[in-house]
Amino acid sequence: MPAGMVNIASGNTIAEVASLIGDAARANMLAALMGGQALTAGELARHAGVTPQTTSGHLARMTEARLLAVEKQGRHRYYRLASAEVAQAIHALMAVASGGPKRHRPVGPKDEALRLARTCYDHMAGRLALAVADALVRDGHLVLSDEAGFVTESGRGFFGTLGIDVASLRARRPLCRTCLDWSERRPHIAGQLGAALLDRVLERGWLTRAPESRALHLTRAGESSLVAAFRLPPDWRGTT
Amino acid sequence: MPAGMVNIASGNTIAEVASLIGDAARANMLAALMGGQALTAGELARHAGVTPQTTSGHLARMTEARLLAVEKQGRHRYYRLASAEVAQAIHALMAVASGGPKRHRPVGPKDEALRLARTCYDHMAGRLALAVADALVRDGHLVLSDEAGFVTESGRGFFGTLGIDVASLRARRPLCRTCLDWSERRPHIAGQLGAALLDRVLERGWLTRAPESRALHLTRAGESSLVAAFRLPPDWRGTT
DNA sequence: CGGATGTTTCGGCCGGCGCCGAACTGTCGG
DNA sequence: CCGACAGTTCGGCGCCGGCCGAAACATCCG
Repeated sequence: MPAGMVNIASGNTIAEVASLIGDAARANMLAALMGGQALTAGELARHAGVTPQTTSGHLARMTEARLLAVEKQGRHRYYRLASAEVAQAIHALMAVASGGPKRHRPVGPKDEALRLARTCYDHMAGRLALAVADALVRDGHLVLSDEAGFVTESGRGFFGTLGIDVASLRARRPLCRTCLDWSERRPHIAGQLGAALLDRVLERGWLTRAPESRALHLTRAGESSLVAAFRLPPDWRGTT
Repeated sequence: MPAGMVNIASGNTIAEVASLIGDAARANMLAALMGGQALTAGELARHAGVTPQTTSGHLARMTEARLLAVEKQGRHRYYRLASAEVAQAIHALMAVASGGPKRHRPVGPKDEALRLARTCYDHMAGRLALAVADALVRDGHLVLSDEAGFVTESGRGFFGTLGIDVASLRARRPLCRTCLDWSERRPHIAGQLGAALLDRVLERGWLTRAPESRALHLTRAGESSLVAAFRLPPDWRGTT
């Protein structure tokens, strides 16, 4: 696009979008942003392993193509994924990249925390998220298929007690998608409902975000609260 | 990857995959293959607008990266998308590329046939597919959300009469995803069930594939059969 | 077997883009 | 104000990779 022109129609082609994601440095930044938090340019530079100048160029291009959104805050610039569509595209690419019926290669124990509980864009993932999903299904609050979930009548009431008004969520995004993540090959709760759940749980301090990572830290009091609220089985950590 | 090495672990990175899709010529080939039919190298060359030599190189790379699968047949080589994951990734990229809450720009009337009925990877799309989905929901055979669908008890029986055994489909892929396509912004039936439906309908000659295009041609007898089988309303063509 | 057609391999050209060093802009602190 | 820090812009280097022409290989057909 010639200098000075503005991408008025937001008319990207599929190749332009994919080509933006198709660079190691940019892909690393996007993967880091899949944690759901907005990150500064500097943090993204470290994630990508390139200098700040280079990063700045990448971020500008991705922002112009509407892959990222930026918010100025003092001398920092916070970048985040521009939309759930972008997150989903990256997710789909991850699924292709890891190679279909991937053999579960043993990952180092250092991401044990990640396997236990982490964010995935705007919702929870990891064993905790699976345990929550399982318990909700067991108690008849949710029906899950491979790609989505339905909230039942009883679920409507249950989520209401958590302060989540299911009816008001149906607005723009899918209510309850499921999301197959890399560590466990089973679906967990994403979509609007997944985002709302993460919100509530963070709000109540049951989980806290780890700095500079997608990991979620389970507080001591949080664990018992979660077990009680969702009626998790005592052995939920081993529910692989 | 150095020459002579084999990609044993199928360990692609997200950037490698995206970078393969992120070339105009290759993206055009992939888009053509989203129609679900296997195409020859020559046909793909024409779709991409490059010479056969260039095409050959592209196809080799995409095949090695497991984006495509190839089948020799005489002096032709038929290429198809290697998996539903690949189709979904391309689909997700299309959603990002067309720019979120895209304004419905009026497309030329020449793809009126496409808007009426076409294939989308392995299932039907277009107004006909919407009418079918609507009718199935109306009759209580299916419950649709934004991302997936559930077959009801009555639906199990209904699909049985079409020769589709719902229970046997649940094998590997999602039973019934929904798929938001570009022409109408509403979900239609994809996944295993969508593929099975397209199969049956082609098998019975209600629709026929147009050569070299994703369009599906509605035969005269096929229309009345479809209307009868799915109890489509008389004005289904205008169900935008 | 020889010619036509589909596809691949090889070699070389060339443009685009990712990278960094250096220098500039903007913001916060004292 | 003036340094420190975050981020961007500019310029130039280097290389990867897409493109095609020429030629080889493969397959079908008469």
